[in-house]
Amino acid sequence: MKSAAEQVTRGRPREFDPEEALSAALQVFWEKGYEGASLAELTDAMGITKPSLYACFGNKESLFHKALDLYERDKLCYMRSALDAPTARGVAERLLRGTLDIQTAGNDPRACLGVISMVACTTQAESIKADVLSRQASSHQALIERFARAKAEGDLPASVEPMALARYLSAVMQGMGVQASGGATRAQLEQLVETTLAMWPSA
Amino acid sequence: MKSAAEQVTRGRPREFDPEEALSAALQVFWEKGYEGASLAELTDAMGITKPSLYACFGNKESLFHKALDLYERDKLCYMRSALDAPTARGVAERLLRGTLDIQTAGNDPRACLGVISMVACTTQAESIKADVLSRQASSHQALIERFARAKAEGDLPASVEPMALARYLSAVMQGMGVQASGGATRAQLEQLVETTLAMWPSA
DNA sequence: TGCATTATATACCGATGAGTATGAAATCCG
DNA sequence: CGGATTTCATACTCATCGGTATATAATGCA
Repeated sequence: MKSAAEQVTRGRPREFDPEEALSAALQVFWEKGYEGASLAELTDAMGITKPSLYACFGNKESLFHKALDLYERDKLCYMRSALDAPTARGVAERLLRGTLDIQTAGNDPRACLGVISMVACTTQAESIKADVLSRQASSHQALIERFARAKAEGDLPASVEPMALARYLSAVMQGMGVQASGGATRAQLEQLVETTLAMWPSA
Repeated sequence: MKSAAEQVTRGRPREFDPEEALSAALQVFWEKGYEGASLAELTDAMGITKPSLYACFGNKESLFHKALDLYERDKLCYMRSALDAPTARGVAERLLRGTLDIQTAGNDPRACLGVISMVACTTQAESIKADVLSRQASSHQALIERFARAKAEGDLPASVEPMALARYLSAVMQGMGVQASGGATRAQLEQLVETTLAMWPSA
């Protein structure tokens, strides 16, 4: 039995792997942002022509949404596992270190794709921003609930507001992305992680 | 005696105020970013035509640098005054609240222009990024020195590294900008400021 | 071997990007 | 008034943007 992805096709077979092409597109979007990535750059990196891109992925916006799916699947999986840490501090540490790893994965550090999209998208790209926001809203909610649980378990001081703490931690991670975009070294970002953890509230 | 700005001119007098036009351009750059702001939008907001813009401000890049000058002069003056606060915590508080005020000044919150430029500029705009980076390098250095003094004065724990603390505080402010770009309300950003201050190390 | 179908490659579309050439209008100096 | 000079308004250039029309090549099916 063939997988759904390899179902029998009737016409000329496609000469590229959509997964690979999408991964290449993701790299371009990540490096240049949604509006900063041109179709010429995208098709060049993907190794396909514009008609192939449109036939396979729709249009530029639809391609970006699919790339964002891939990004979450490949890069942001640490998010879910971070919530399994036994303590709130452990959650924060896993999130910070996971963010650090993602941002320093390539040749030169760069912000999370979500941060780039949120800050950089201006004009017509309002739906892009909305997509990013809705995606991060759910994980943000999960983080709030995790901190609420930690508070109930006596793992966080009673004075701490879970929502505020989640927002604060997100801000540090986003700021780390900004600094990565600004050319900060991995060592400097590590220092930022350590400083943040040093200030983490203890029960 | 006429000021240098109103020196006797020999040809047809200019029909707009360069300061006002630059201020209008700054608003556009702030809202759209350097690459996101088109000359059509700029000239429209400035109330002048393209040839007037080029005659008075050079080109788009030079206009941006001048707008950045104005931005620092008008908006970032709180930076210097923040360093005069008696304690390191007071410095942090003034910086955080000053950042908050700037980001929530307009109709809807938005990040600091520097953050936007740093994250969003991709292609040819490398010199824009370099300009922003060099500007913030000096103020960052001043912040480090202020924290070093605070440490020497026993105002900060001996375990704190001034450079790390400065980087951390910058990250929180930058993260605040990202959240502002993402549609956070002023109340939410205030909460972020309070949370950060609550975690500030005490001597 | 045709035929329907699907993907490819090339060339193209209108819109918009930054930047400019050109001629008219408004001032100062003589 | 008559240049000299500077600004203004319109129209333009060329490159690139996202997106597409068209024709050809490669497959499965009959």
